[in-house]
Order: sequence, then C-alpha cells, then structure tokens
Amino acid sequence: MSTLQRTMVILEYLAEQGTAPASELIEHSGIPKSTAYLLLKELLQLGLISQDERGNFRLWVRLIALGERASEQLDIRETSRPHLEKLMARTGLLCHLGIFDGDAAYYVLKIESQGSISVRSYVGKRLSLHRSAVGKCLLAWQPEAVRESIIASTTFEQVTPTTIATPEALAEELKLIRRQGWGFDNGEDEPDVRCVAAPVFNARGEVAGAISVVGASMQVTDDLTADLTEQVVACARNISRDLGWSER
Amino acid sequence: MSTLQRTMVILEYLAEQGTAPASELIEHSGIPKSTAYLLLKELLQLGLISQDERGNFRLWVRLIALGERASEQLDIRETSRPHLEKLMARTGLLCHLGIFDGDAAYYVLKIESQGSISVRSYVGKRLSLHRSAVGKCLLAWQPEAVRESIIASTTFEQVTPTTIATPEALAEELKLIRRQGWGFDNGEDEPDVRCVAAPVFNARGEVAGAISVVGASMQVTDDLTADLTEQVVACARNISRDLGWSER
DNA sequence: TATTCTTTTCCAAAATATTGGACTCCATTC
DNA sequence: GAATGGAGTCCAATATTTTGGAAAAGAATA
Repeated sequence: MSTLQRTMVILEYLAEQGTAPASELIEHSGIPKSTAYLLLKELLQLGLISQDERGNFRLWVRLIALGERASEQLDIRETSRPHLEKLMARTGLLCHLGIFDGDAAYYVLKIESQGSISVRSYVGKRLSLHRSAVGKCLLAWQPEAVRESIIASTTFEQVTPTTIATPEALAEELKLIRRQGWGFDNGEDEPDVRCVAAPVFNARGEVAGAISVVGASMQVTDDLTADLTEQVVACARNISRDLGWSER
Repeated sequence: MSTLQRTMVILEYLAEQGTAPASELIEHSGIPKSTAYLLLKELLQLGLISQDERGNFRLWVRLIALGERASEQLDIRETSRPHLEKLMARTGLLCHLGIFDGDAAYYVLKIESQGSISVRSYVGKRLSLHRSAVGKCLLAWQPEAVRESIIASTTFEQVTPTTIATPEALAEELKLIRRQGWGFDNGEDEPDVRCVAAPVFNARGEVAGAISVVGASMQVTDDLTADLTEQVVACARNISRDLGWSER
C-alpha cells in the first residue's frame, strides 16, 4: 500500500471520526508504528492535519482550502445550484447533486429545505451505487463495460428489506431506469427514506451527475411520486441544457 | 521531496489554475516525467483529481468530501459563523475568519456583504502573516518563540508602498497590536484595501483564530475606523467566550 | 501516407522509504 | 520508589519507489 493510499485511509478515518489519537489511527490503518509516526509528522507539516494539546489529530486547514477550490471549480455544481434551489422551493424537499467516481457516488451539492427532515446527508457523503437513487442513475448511464464490471464486483448486503439482492435484479432495474429516464430509491439503503433521481448529461452526452429529491416516505407518498418525478426530470434536463447538452 | 509534498504541489497548482495538462504539471512541479505519470495515475485512482477528454487534470470529488468534513469539524468556524453574520449585517462589510498554520494564515470562513465589493477573497485563501490584518493578529499572539522564528524567516518584499519592510518594524507593530488588542492593514498587501482584525482565543487562552472586516479605503474611512474597531473587537470577544475563553 | 512532434509507457539501476525491534520517556500503579 | 505500560523515537537491513533514457503510441501537419 503506497504512502498516498495510506494517507487517504487516515484522512478518511479522521473525516468520519472527527478526531483520533495516533494509536487509533495506527490500529485502524494497520500501518507499522514507526512508519505511521513519520507519516503523521509529514501530514502535520503539510497542514493537512493538526494535533491538539492531548495529542489527538484532526483534519486541518489545507484540506479546507483544497476542497473549497475543488468545489468552486466543479462546473456542474455551480450550474446546478440555481436549478436545484428552484426544485427545492417547488417540492419543499431536500435536494442533492451527486457525481460518480470509480466505485461510488458522492454528493457534491446539497440544498436543504426549511422544514429540515430527519434525513441526514452532507456534501461529500459517499453513496453506494446500487442502494441509492443517485447511484443507480449514475450507474445506469455509464458505458456498458463500466456498468458490467461494477455490477460484477458489487457485494449485495441486505441492508434493508428492499435492498437489491442480486446482480440480475440490479441489471434489470438499471434497464428500467434507462428506459423511463429516472431512478428511485424506496428505502433501499435506509428504511423509510425515499428518493427520486434523474441523470444530468454534459455536452458530449455522457452522464455528468445525477440530481435527487429525498424525503421520508410520508413526505414522498405514492400520490406525489408522478408529479415529483416529472419535476426532477425536467430540472435535470434544464441543467443538462445549461451544460451544453442537446437531445440527439 | 517526498511523494506527499509533490502531491501537494500538484494539488495546489490545480487549485490555482483550475485545470492543467500533464506537461504543465510536470514542468511546474519539476517532477521527472516518468514519476509524474505514476503519481498522476495514483491520484486519479484515489479520486483526488480527474482527467477530462482532452487529458487535462482538475481537482476532484474526494477532495471536496474531505474539505467539507474538515470545515464542519472545525469548531471555531461553526461557533464564529453567527457572530460574523451579525458583524457583517452591522457593518455592511466583507467579514472573514482566519486561522494560523505553520507559516501563513488561511481564511476558513467568509461572510459576504450584499453590495459585493471588488475585494476578491475566498475560503482557503492563503494570507501572508505580515501583510494582512488577520495574519498580523495571529502572529502577534503566538508564543514568543514561534513569533521570533517567523519574523526571522520572513522575507520583506515591498508589495505596496505601505508594506512592512523590516523585521524591526514588524516586531514593533506586533507589540502595538498586542497592546491595543486589534490589528489593521492599510493597503499593505493590496493597495486601497483596508482591514481591521481582532484575535479569537480558546478556552486555554491561546489564539485560535482572528476575524476581520475588509473594505476598500473609501468604505473604511478614518472616521469610521474607531467605531469599526470597537465592533470587531467586541465580536471577537463574543466568539472567544463561546469557545470557553474567559478574561483572566 | 509519411513526417514530425508530443504524450505516455517501460525498464533495470539508483535512490528513498519502510520496517521490526530495541530504546527512551513519562505517567500511573502498586 | 520500583514496577508497569503506553507513547513516541531511532536505527541499519530490507523493500519499494524513483529515475533517465529509450521506445511506443498518438496527434498534428504536410
């Protein structure tokens, strides 16, 4: 495992835990003690982490700086923001933009509704590709080779009663999503949470991201779904147009 | 130069430039070609950067995720936000919170005023410790050893007519800042930009950050300064209290 | 299509980082 | 105050990464 991979393990762990002592980082990462201390020292020097008076480490200011610049420079994020704000205003629901990376999706923009619901989400949240509406949308429009390979390497833990359980079922659902032009999540990752998502395309016609509205199942009732879907799809299409996409 | 340092050079360059081809990164960083390609490949795999169809690199989603978590977990930032919002409402000026790291200060929070001024700043912006109000405040209350060593290693380029030019002048000014409890910047980094800053202390009485209000010199006139200073100092004190600080 | 230029990959030698284990330091317990 | 145990450092042997140069693959031009 390279230094960089090890670094990511440590930073990700701190991102989750907030703060941790060296011993915990060593145990979690499995890096030999002596190397770990060298690595931590270097991360400190680079301002990626800091250490408080009790010796605990936490993420630090250089990461904030880099993350902020990365956000600003992500075109799709800035393009989507006004559209998602409108969508949120209309639906009153929590809205997200997610993008695909490697073997997962990540929220990169979150527009909160006033009556903040109990659904916990945050920018940077990692989403499974087969247990989230955004993930499934992103996966559905990946090039076939990528899609196949991801399906093949997915492990289908049964997280809730509705979690997709087999590669066949997933492939089938992705086909459905492509056909209808939008995806959904009916409590597949967290019970009682429902999402509707739609893909956003760039000028080259590739899927650049996916937007979703999220709500508790009492908010996203079956009656509402049709209307909601229409709004999400329309919003996604508007963003795509702003990104230079045009149908056919 | 270690892999991690090289990585930072590349990421920082992309943070500045937004996007760059491999050749440019190689030239800028001075990393040998073959190593650079290996490094870029690894950064791609980790989702720290991405590559568009033309081969250009840019910062990517894992950095957004890490930066976002780092922000959220920075207590002083969340504690300061409401106070700075109030300060902005009262003064109508751009407000910042900056923290110290190693040999520079960084903005970690920015509260913009409506009539957005021409002063360009952003979260993550790196500030010189001797040419900014926030930097000078942070430096003024560092432990003496740190302060001395930073003064000794500072290079005093004359960026504007008012830039502090010698170690002696800097030491003198820091003494003044400590005595009066607040700092200022009279176009020392950018001509025509004025700032007033005050230090924020944590429960242990250490300087944890500094807040500032920024404006063009026509906005921050001499008449206004006294009143502004009072407000900034009061705001900083309130934040310090929220962080558990108590005077003596 | 041939030619040139640029980008990217490949390789074995050289440089660098990593490692286990022993050691120091310091706080806590007996 | 001796004994225990955790945290952190140090070192020379070992493993890994880095490197320049050469070659391959692509792009751009003629």
